[in-house]
Amino acid sequence: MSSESISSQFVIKNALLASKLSRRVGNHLSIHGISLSEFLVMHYLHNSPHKAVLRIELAEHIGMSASGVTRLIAPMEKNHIVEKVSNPRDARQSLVKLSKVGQTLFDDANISFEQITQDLIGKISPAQQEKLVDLYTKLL
Amino acid sequence: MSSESISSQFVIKNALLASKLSRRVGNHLSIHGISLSEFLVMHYLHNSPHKAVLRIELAEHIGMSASGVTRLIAPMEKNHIVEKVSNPRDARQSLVKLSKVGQTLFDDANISFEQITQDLIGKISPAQQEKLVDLYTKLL
DNA sequence: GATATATACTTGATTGCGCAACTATATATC
DNA sequence: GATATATAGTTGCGCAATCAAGTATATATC
Repeated sequence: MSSESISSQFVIKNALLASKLSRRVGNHLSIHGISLSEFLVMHYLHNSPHKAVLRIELAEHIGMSASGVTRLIAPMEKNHIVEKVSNPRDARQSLVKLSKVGQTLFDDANISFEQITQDLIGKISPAQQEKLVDLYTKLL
Repeated sequence: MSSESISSQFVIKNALLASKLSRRVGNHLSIHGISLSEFLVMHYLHNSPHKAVLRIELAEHIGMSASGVTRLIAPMEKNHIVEKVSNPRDARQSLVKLSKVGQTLFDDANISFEQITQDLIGKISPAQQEKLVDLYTKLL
């Protein structure tokens, strides 16, 4: 066991934890018929003040490429979870918006999400969680 | 912006940070011709006391499925980065071991890895990093 | 006002990885 | 010692996401 920098350990364990958490959370969300990525989209749209968001902005905020967002959104649109909104001022843009159906679905899924995340990280105190979130924000 | 539990925020930001970090780190490792997953394999083998490790154990520790490991290891074996070692006591097992070539490759890659991780998370103090690693260990 | 560059998004091809099913071997039970 | 169950690993199939290239529109420069 050779000596290893703390930053290396941090990155490795962070990756490991994220893969574990996303797998677990994904399993639970599948009950609602959605993936974690889809949930993240809904979550971002839900918390976004204007409710209609550029695909590129969405991509950036959920950590995906633009093309990934295109393919992720397509079936959600088909299932009327999100709606396409166009911007008359700029024909290149096609904004994404949570539909009524999508809002309801999100509200349901979010209950599961809060439960499972609580189960998964309940071992550490809310105060510590708070600190971690602050540090994450610094690093993002 | 509705109220949201701290555990939800934690899981979301954790996922986001991990995807950002792994993308950046992956880009840098590609200079050495390896992926982050391959680096994680080498890293685990390097730090493993017996140097020869069960594929299943490897899978668990790097957060992948057994089949994922099979497909990840195959080309590494072809490129003589790792070697297959069989266990005479149990014919089902085929252990994985870092080769001499692999060890050298790892040493090189690890220098880059430590640099890039330092760059990426240098914003937070080593003491805080230490704490985070401890918390991660609790959650894993 | 034509040309060049930048932006928003989509599409084709490819990759990485998981799940389920399978093979092979080992262990436990009767 | 035969049968059942568990474990280690591989393979077929499919999905999700990426990159690179393409389309369409907007903006900046001459």
